[in-house]
Amino acid sequence: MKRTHRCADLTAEHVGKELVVMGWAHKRRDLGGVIFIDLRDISGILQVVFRSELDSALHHKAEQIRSEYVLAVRGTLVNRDEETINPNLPTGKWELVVKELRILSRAETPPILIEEGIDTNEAVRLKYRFLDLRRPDMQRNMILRHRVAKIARDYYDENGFLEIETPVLMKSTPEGARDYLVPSRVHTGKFFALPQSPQLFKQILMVSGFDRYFQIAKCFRDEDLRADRQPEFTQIDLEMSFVEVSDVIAMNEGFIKRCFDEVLGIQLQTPFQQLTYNEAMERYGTDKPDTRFGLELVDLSDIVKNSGFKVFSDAIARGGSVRALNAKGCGAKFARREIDALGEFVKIYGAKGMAWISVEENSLKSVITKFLAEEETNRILEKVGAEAGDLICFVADTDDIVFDALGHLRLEIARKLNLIDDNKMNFLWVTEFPLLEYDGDEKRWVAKHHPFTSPMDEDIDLLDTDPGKVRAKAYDVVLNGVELGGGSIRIHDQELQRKIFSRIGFSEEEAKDRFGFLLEAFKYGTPPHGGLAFGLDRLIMLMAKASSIRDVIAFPKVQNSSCLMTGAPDVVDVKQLKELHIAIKE
RNA sequence: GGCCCGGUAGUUCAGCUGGUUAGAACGCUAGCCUGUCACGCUAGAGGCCGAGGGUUCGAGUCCCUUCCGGGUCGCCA
Repeated sequence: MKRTHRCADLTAEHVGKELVVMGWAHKRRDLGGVIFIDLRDISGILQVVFRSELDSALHHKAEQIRSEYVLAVRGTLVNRDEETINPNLPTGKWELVVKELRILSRAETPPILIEEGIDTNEAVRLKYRFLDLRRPDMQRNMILRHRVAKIARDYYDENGFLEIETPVLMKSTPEGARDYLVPSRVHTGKFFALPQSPQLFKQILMVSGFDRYFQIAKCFRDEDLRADRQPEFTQIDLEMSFVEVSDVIAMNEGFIKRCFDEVLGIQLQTPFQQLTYNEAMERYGTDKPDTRFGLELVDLSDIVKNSGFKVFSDAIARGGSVRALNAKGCGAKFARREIDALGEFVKIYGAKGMAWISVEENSLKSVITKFLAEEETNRILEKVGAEAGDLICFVADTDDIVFDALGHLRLEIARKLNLIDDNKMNFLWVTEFPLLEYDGDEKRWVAKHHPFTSPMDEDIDLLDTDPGKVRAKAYDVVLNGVELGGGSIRIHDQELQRKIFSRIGFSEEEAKDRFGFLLEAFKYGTPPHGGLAFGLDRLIMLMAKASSIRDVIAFPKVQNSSCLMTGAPDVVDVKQLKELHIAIKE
């Protein structure tokens, strides 16, 4: 028997025809003289029927069928009687009256239900991933992922990009995430690193004259996992020559727009909103703001800098700030216990606590108002737009902590109040990131993005006088509070590159040792260039409305970076270790 | 590395202040059933209560340790 159709790839025109379909026995309904099997393949489900009155031998054979048996059936597609049509099934108007059945494979009872939206523990699903991936929602996610990858290839190809592969075995580079290392058999004591991204190679490709490069690239970072972070993940990586920030942004908005249009039927408005880094921090306390709701931060430092309330004035005297957000209606809504829980919540982010004022009809409930001058209180209430029923939440500390604490508190309150509209798709670009940030542990400036990121022309002079103020030609694209991708215009001037290296404490020798090949390449005529990389997994996660990146990766790893299906990583043969000149220290 | 949540039939869960033989639903098995599609009815099988130690006359329940899964802080140029 040869398959002629997929189970659900049928139309009214197939009625009356003889066809052969193959798939898994999804559900069996044995009524005695008649047996219905829902046959499932990647396309969907088709009901097939065995009736003893038509062929008792065949009916008898069908009695053996159990869940997840793989079947081949030949039969005639017929219209169902009006009253037996199943409106819940795309193929519900028809059924296949079987003439021939082959059991291609028997199956043990599966440990998980092969159904949409099961609530089975994820560990069980991952151990039996081959069964989990049979479920329609997982198959939809994989199909969605394929379609986005296909659009990426089409879109960038149409815009003159070339897909070029870069090595997976490469040189370890300092800074950034921890590398995955691969020992060299040939070179005793030496190691390859798996790429954290193809960054250096794509810049070299620009030097080589490949104008526009793109790649769907596997990247590796040996860091702890999160719901949206895996040790190996996929980037849509690209680089362009002879461009400025606005060119890169426009090109990639085009890609996103096309994905949402073709895959989800959602028309996005372009250009996307743009926020500078500073504005994003001031208003939302984060460089990846979720703008689906308001609840913006308010800076109260000016009002309370000379306040008698030392918690506030001291924070400002030490160079920090006092900021607040107005949780509309929460004063009336939240019990004291819930407010205290918010105070505990901000401590996660390093805040020492959360001051608050609950605004009542004709009074204020708070433990801090007695330390504030009446005029200060009034100006605060006015600035945050307080009305009866509101809860004003304050954090006073260094800017870093205030932003972090209030930025997360803003999300927490939005979740509690159900302020987030799941149907919104709020894209935005965050631009003008700081070029450098100070590393307190290492006591030096480090690159925030990477050391090849170009500073903004007008800020170059600040490199010597006020490095923290230098803005970069860097940009992130953010969707609903998730960083989807980012990139920058790179430095193509050798002098400037040298200056940046020295600014971040790289000696000439170190720079040469680590990035010598790139610096060498830059000597021979380097086009201005810049690029961007999207996190493909995160993009798919949001498009699929999945809650974890694991739901859009066929074979993901769990929190301790292992694979529950294969058992990787695992010990290896002593012989293998010996060849690699590696001894395991107990 | 820190903090929080969870681990009881194949699956999802219940199991009170410690007290007889650890339950339910779904799934599974068998029998019956000719229009079901959450098929129905009847019967049945199925448990190292994650593991180890402790307290107790007695532990699924309390304590300690440990393993596993999830979330998160640190980390993630």
